[in-house]
Amino acid sequence: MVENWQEKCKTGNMIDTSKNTSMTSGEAASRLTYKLVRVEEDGTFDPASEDEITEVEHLLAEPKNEKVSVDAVLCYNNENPEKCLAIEDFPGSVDHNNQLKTDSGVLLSNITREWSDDSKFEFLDGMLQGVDEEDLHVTNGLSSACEDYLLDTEFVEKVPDLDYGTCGGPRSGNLGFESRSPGLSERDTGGAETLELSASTIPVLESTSDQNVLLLDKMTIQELHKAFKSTFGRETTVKDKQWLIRRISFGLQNFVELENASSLLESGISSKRNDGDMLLVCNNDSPGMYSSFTNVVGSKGKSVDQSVLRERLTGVDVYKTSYSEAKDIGFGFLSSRDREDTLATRKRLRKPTRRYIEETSDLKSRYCSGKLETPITSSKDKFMLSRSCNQHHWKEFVAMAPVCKQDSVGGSDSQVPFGLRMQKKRTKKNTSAWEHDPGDNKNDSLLLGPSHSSDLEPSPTESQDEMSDDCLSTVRTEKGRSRRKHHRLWTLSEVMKLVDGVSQYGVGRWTDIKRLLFASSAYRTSVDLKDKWRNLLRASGAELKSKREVEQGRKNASRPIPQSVLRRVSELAIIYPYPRERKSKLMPKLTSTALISTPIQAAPSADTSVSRRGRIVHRKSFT
DNA sequence: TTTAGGG
DNA sequence: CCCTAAA
Repeated sequence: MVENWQEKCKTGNMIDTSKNTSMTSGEAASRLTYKLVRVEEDGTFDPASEDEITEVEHLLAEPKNEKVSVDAVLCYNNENPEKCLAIEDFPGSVDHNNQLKTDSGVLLSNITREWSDDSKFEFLDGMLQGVDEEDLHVTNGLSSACEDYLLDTEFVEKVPDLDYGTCGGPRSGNLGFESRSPGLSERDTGGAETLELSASTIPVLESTSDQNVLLLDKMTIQELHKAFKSTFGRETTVKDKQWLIRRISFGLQNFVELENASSLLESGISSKRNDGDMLLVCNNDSPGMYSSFTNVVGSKGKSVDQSVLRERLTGVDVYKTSYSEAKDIGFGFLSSRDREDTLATRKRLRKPTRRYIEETSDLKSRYCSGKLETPITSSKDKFMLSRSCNQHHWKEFVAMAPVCKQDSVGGSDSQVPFGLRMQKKRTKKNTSAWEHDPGDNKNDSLLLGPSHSSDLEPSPTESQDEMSDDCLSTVRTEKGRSRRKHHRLWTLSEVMKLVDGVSQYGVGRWTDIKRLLFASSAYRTSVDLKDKWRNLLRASGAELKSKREVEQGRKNASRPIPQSVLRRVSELAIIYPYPRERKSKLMPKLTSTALISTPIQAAPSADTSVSRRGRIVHRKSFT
């Protein structure tokens, strides 16, 4: 069914790509409404009844209201599916009957323009395409939200006609969900330059914060309430200790992600131990083309932790419009103030960071655009992964958005379209303004001006990570001149960006990558990127070499770069063989074939790549 | 200027 | 990271 659905989504979009751009975003917003629809077996949609709407609202409400929160443990087990479809009750004691009438259908919450029944696609269109290009972020948020519902209901429903493949093993069933964003396509790079990678799944073994749980375990209800409040910025009356613990724990780990609807599926995370959760990775697709969401389910054994990728920039606004009330754990959309609280709490409770501590400290100092710092917790991994989804939007935004920045730094108060400005600076010698590294972070902050920080701010991660420059250690040389030693350790987010960049532009086009993905970070020259990539390749290669090392590395916490990333790197390494690094690794001969057989072959820079490769190879053989 | 590579 | 050769 889902596949069906998905298909329709696709088609629907393709068919109705008619840009609805006649609407202003304001108009659009005012017309945004949540609609519930029932999805029939055949994939058609029926508007939901009042009751159902109420029910969904239940989903969004907190347990204390005796309403329903879905905290389902999802697991696939062919043997006895029924048992696997466990739904954890909340203290409020959930009435199962009341919970979801999903036996008969799927509840979907979606945004759509005036709902009209003349077309199923209307629904899809509204949901996936959004009301307007400018609302893309909204759109994506919806798709993820929808996905949640889909997934959820999918499981509750015992839809056997969906082929999950052989359930049980660490196999993954996919619920492909794609949303297209026509509005963004062919933007920044020009369609031809885009490389499309099939969505890949990256398993992430993430150790959950047992410590937190333990810690919380010892707390009294009152304390837990307190913690809850500081974590989520709201009171709770829930008495159930376990629930609180779970919530808080989870919140601590994912508070950043929390603003998105997540509770429907996340349940297991804190209660299960070290289940490897399969993260869906929305791989970079061609800029703005469509985000491909692949839900991977399954992991070691039966329990499944689902982590659904979510568009970061989305959720908040979307949901706030309709469900501002629903600020609660699951669908909690923490206001920035709330998040500050969260932050504070996290700082107290979070287990000592292994690395990237520097980040934390300087994030603080660079609290420029009112953004929040990135969490540097175990969840970071997950977070980062999800981040890649936003990459494009972010990038696009940065590159294209007609946002005006106030240039007080340059002395002129001129307002120049951001994108233009960047290019200008780049082309010109005026680089100093933004290349002028250290001192004026203000400049940096301005680059990601506050203008869009409020609602559009796609990925606070970057803005934060890149914004800070305290990582630089100032070295006093004997020469008397204090000079910076550009030793700034690479943020995971940066690494991710780099990887994304490479996946898009291929190896060797570091300037492009730098310009587009690292525009906000003055440091990190193209050379740096190159170097880093080299390192990454080495790392990934080393990892592939022996698994023991991997394990150890993880245990020793000496591997700052998550395997998932490394894995991606190695995948990319095959697609875009980097000149030299990869000779001793991987089957030397297969690489060439692999290249050919790779369906993903870089469309854009194929030529240059080849020639480059050729040159390199040539050289290599001679050296 | 940018990229590849060595240090 | 830095530096440099080559393009």
